[in-house]
Amino acid sequence: MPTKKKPQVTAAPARRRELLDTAAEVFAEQGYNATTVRKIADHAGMLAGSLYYHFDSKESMLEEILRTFLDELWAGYDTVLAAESGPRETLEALVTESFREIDRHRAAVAIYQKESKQLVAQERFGFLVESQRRFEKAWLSTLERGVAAQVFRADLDMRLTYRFVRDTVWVAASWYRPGGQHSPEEIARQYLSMVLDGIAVREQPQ
Amino acid sequence: MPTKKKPQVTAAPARRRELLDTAAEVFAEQGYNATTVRKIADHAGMLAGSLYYHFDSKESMLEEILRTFLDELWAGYDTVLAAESGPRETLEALVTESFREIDRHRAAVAIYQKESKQLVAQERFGFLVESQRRFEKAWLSTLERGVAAQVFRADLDMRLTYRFVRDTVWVAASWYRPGGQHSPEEIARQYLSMVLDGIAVREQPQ
Amino acid sequence: MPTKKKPQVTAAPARRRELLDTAAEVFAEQGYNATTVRKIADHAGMLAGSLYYHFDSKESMLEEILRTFLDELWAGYDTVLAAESGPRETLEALVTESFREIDRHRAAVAIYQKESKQLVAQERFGFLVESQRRFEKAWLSTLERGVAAQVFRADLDMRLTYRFVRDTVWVAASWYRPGGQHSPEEIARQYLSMVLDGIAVREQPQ
Amino acid sequence: MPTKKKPQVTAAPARRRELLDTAAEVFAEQGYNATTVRKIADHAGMLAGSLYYHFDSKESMLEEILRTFLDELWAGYDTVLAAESGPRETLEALVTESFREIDRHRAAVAIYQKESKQLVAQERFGFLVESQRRFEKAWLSTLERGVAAQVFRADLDMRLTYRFVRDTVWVAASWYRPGGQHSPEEIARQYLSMVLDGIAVREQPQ
DNA sequence: AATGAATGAGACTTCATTCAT
DNA sequence: GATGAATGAAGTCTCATTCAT
Repeated sequence: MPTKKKPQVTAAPARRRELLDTAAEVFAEQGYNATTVRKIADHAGMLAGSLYYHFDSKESMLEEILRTFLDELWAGYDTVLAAESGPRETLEALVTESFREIDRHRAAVAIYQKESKQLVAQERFGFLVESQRRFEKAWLSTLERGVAAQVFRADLDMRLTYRFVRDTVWVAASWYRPGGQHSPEEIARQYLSMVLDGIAVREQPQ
Repeated sequence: MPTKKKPQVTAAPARRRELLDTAAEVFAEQGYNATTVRKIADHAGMLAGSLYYHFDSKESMLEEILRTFLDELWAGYDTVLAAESGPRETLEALVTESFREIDRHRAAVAIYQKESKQLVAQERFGFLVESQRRFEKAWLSTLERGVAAQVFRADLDMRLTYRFVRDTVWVAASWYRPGGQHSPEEIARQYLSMVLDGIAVREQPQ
Repeated sequence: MPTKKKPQVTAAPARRRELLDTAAEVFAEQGYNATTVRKIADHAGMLAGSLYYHFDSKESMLEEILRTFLDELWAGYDTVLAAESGPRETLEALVTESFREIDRHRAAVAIYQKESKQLVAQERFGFLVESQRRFEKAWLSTLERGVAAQVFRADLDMRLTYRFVRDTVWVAASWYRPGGQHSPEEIARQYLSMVLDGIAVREQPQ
Repeated sequence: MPTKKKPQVTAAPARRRELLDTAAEVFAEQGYNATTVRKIADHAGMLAGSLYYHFDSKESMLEEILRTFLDELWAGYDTVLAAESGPRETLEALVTESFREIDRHRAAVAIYQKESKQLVAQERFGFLVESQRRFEKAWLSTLERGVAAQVFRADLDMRLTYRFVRDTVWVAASWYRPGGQHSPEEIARQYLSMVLDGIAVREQPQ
């Protein structure tokens, strides 16, 4: 007598994942609001109503997409932070990890970038606020450690620098295409080179 | 002769401007799709239908907001480019001008950032494509002149650098609040310092 | 020979009965329209689609519930009427029998009360009209016999009296709970006492 | 700058009332759940979406119908109760007032009868519970006063009597048609005669 | 210039029902 | 006997837009 009401959480994770990937792609391409469930269903080869066998609502699809992404992101970040390397190495590892996540979850990252500002107002998406707090703390403390250790410049406004680095990395999701000519690691290397050393030619010592 | 059906272009340009500013604010805050004409009207203290005395459609409001912004942006950029300064000075002037535009047209910039990707597909917004092309040319050629003149590093992927600089600047519109503690010029100076020289401490030559 | 497509009528009548009882309970509680087959299936510990192995449709469940109830009701009424007792005894027997049916088929009675007005318009539920006709005839003729025999008052509008008695009895299904403190027979006795003698105290003849 | 958002409460009460009357008629005839907003709109000669200019939702229409009815009902009952007549006169006045309300708000009463059991579970319809409590108190205390004053029989279960009287009166809304051959007052008189004195012929004193 | 009322298209969602397994 | 997945019709509601006043 297993009065199961919602197959949403337990059953057939494979189909769910497929559908969520499809939905994420469409959300990223057209924007969440402009995406109709009919479009998602079309891409999945089914009728709009059929999606509701798998999900409670359009919004719950969005939520699951973002949660899944953030869970993976934090698994990666936590590994980096647990290593307790020096500030420069930590920064490099965070940037590299970020580009890897963009590579793996491009759609989710793009959605996050575009929609999170609106979503945080809703209780259901409170987990975004939580994540943002942890995110800021991880980056800001790394930068601060770097200033203290005299590997990062002390003459810059720390919050400005934080936003600079943060945006620089994540905005890449808007143009990045997986399978392009640069691997995530390669892009990370170039970004780091710019962020750390600047784009101006250094006056040669001597 | 003056019996026009559509007073949209002629009558009371001051009121139009007010309404467009209101609309831009709401578009920026809530997203174009999520903004109903009712919300705009609420903010303007009138009923939704009344807006149609002033504008043809919600879309035409969006178009006018973006056109006005781009017109001003290009007036500024063209002045900078016409000066034909050296590449580093040009870069600095472009960045500074950009932050000034963000200061003056924060809402329009935010809308542009968020919506342009979708809009360019529509013929009506073809002017965005045109602007993007000019934009890319202005920045890329400045960077290339800098590499040729050996003031910018030659070991970086030029397109990656372009995107880096472009995003670095414009993404600021998402968090910038006019009247904050930093003036646009001050923000520009710090950004330029990071972009040009990096955030890492330079090893002192001997 | 026994290769039937629709086992609906033959197979496992016990299970059918169980499921119909479950369905009747839910229909009575939530209303026919507001009851989804999913809810019925939940209560029965199965999935919605599985019900269609046992029944053709939600409507056919409703039909069978009502038919079963009316069949039993008429078996009881016919026994009473066949006894050809005096009008007062017949009235008492009909009321008592009615409360017994409410006791046994509370859910079906509640459904009947609430939905029959809508259902009679459908051909499939024509049997309800037929039953109502017989019902009215049985009660009305008993009342008329009582008036003729001078055991019921002659100064009342007969149809009004009919509705009064009818409603008085059947509306009880909306609040009656089997297993309560009063047996059906006890409730019948009190109702009859009120209906026959009124609730006012009689002035004692001298 | 009156940023009015909901014309629902203030403007044009006449049209609202018309539409609510139409809706009540359809709800009463077909049941709330089975009534589509399209049907209401059809009856009102407009499109389904247009109803939403006047009302927030189908449910809010139902709420307003029931509230309006109960407000009027209580205005009448309160007048009766304030008179502080003897129990028999009070009972007669309550019954008469009830039939007058049925005459004036037939549709609302029918809706109330059919739907209230489901509705009370929703917070929005909490006022129904409140009304039921007052209702029961008014009737029950009248009956109890009557028993104490020896004008009503003492040998009956008081709650059973309450339900009997209550249902007897209100169920009439299911068959009552205004403009029929009996006025509300005439129906009340006959009902009272049955309820108070019963339908059986009294044995003549002497 | 603005209001009040309505239109009509389209959105999200529900649900009875089907059917291969 | 039952499940899991899907269909397709219909329902409630939203919203840009129109227009007489």
